[in-house]
Amino acid sequence: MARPKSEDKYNALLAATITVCSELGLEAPTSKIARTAGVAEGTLFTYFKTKDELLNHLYLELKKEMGQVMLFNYPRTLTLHKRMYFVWSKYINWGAHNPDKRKVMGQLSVSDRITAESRAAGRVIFSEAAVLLDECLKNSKIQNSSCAFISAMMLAMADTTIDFIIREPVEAEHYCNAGFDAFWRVLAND
Amino acid sequence: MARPKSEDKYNALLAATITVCSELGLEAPTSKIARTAGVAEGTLFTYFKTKDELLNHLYLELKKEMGQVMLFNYPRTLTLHKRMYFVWSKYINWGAHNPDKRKVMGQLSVSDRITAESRAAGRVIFSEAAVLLDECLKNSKIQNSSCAFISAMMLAMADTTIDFIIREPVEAEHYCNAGFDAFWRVLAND
Amino acid sequence: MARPKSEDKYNALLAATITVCSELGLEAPTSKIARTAGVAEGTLFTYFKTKDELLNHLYLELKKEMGQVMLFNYPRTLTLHKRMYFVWSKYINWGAHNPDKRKVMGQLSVSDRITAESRAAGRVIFSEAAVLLDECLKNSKIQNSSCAFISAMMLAMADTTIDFIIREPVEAEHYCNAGFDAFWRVLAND
Amino acid sequence: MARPKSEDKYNALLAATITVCSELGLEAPTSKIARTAGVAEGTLFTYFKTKDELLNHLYLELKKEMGQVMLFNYPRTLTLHKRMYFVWSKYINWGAHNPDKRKVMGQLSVSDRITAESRAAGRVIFSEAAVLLDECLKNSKIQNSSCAFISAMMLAMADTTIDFIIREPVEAEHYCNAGFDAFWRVLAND
DNA sequence: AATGAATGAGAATTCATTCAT
DNA sequence: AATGAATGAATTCTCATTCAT
Repeated sequence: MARPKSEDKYNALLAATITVCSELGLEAPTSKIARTAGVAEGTLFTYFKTKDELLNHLYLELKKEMGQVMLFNYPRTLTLHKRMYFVWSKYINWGAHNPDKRKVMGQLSVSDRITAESRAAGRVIFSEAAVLLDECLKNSKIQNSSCAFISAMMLAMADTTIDFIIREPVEAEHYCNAGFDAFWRVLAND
Repeated sequence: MARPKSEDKYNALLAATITVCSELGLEAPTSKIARTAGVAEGTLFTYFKTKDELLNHLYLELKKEMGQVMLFNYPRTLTLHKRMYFVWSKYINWGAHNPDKRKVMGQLSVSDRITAESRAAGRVIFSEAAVLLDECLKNSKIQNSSCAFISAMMLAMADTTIDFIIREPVEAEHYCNAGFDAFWRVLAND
Repeated sequence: MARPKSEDKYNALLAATITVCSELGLEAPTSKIARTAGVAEGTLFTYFKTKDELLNHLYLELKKEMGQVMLFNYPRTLTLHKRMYFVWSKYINWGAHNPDKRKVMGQLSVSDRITAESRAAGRVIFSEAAVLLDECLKNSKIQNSSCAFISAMMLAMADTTIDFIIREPVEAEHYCNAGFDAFWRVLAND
Repeated sequence: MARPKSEDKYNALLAATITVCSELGLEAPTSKIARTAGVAEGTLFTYFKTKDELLNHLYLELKKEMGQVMLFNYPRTLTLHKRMYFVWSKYINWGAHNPDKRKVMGQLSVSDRITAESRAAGRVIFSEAAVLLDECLKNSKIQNSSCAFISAMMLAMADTTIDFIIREPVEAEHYCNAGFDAFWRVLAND
């Protein structure tokens, strides 16, 4: 191989996309992304055939990162409540500390540029977490709604929580707990 | 000259924006919007100075419509639970039956083209509903969290509910109720 | 109509394409063509959707021009020999006096950018001349080969003749006659 | 370093250029040519300094091949008519059986990328054949036109003939003979 | 006011060529 | 010598906006 494709550049391009798109939206020019990544305009296209491919890769990378954050060091042996809180707080923290990634993720999620395949793959990445939640719920008395619905609710509530934390960072802990309590009440019907 | 001459054309342009942008995203060309509205390319710019102005107006119109839907015929005298369910179901129904508007609204909400002023104005429009919610909550034992936080949770949960209804329309009623029950549990602490 | 599309600009663009492409080949940039035509870069694309469309239109315009030149004032009543010479000399003269058009036509003829439709249409334009030739031949003793073959031979011989005239303009008349004599011998078997 | 190291690669590159350019025209990317030749993108440029050099070399190689085909086994002792027919049929056959080479040659011939030097060299290559023709003509009563003119006519007529053969391969022999008869009539004035 | 042609500043790519490996 | 990643100028085409009619 002449010069192997550099992992560094690949990552720099994804990072630059986050930086630039969080400021300018997904329509940010590829030229600016390349410049931010410190590579030539054309180089972007040796790593990603098209801008859409770049965006779809970024979508999956972010999904993966989020999945890993939520599952890393997951305390399998604790109570349902504690395990749930673990996942919740990891997600909240990631979102609160990575506002750029979160913003871009929000735009990618509603964009037409993300293909059905990418969305499916993204769901697969999260299915681990979903399975986890599934098990939690199966082993509990909770069974009022579909699992997917509960998962989606959890994400929506967590996102709302993050929004408030970003707006009022000093209240981070308060919102994190209040949000989780609310979610727990959603689960815990009797 | 917010609305020169023809109210019809103003509305046709907003409607066309919804149609076109729900399909092509916010980057849909103004020429296509104008054509869909049945006016000339240049005419769009006598109604809206720029494309961003068009988008911001649309944002506010949609916010207003949603607010009106939720508050129209609001049953002031019923129980808190019933009043809440009223608002909830109105919102759910609007979203489920106006997927285009909802899709565009989702993109506008995360877009950089919507100014801080528009967002503030949007909140004002909803503040009516918020006030309502506020009163509800004040007069109840519920006081664990800020009112804005609860409102936001409600919207997030409602949006999630609508997503599921759009995917499985036959289960509309089930999801509408299950979602509301979940939200009610969020409110009803102790 | 706001501003009608200008015939002048349309023609200026075709003329500019001839000028620029005769110098730079068909890959000449549209920006240079537009500049030469005295219009903005974008304007080219209001007259021709794509560069290929421009090229195909040019192809047909040139075919048409050539056809008209060859048939204008055609002397129906003269002898076969004289009518043939008329057509021949018109074609020769057009080519010798329009080297740019001829050069571009040569490139268009072998280019993949000219569609099958354009080629067919081009043939239709010439079919008038072909019909003419056809009649000539039918009414004569000549019948050794297909008419299309004879026509093609005539064009090829004429093109060769033009090449020599362009290289040695003072010998124009000589080559024109020598070429025609040669062609006449092709026709007049036995 | 016209041909560094591997004659194979040099030839593979020329062959690939024929294949690729017959399909995509002379603007075919060098990367595709290299890939088709089975070498790396950069390697092309160790064999040819620039793309234009590659194209000019190809032009000359094809000219040479055509010249060789026409002169190989040339029957010096036969009659003028038979020798002429020999050359004619060789050329016709080469063209009819090498449509890709012929197509590319057609594009090279009208391209600005072929330098005056290459064209001159091409003529030199053919001058052998021309000399031959010259001798033929000198020794005959034929002298009405310049020899170059006759040669050019012959080529033009042969090319036209090949066109028809490619379109109607079953009529190959018919066209080959009809074309030659026509050419012979061009020569044989009395 | 309405029209739609005209504008020209970008936009995403492409590609011949260079150069590190 | 061979490789293929890196480069950045150049290209076609788009599109918000202006402006003559």
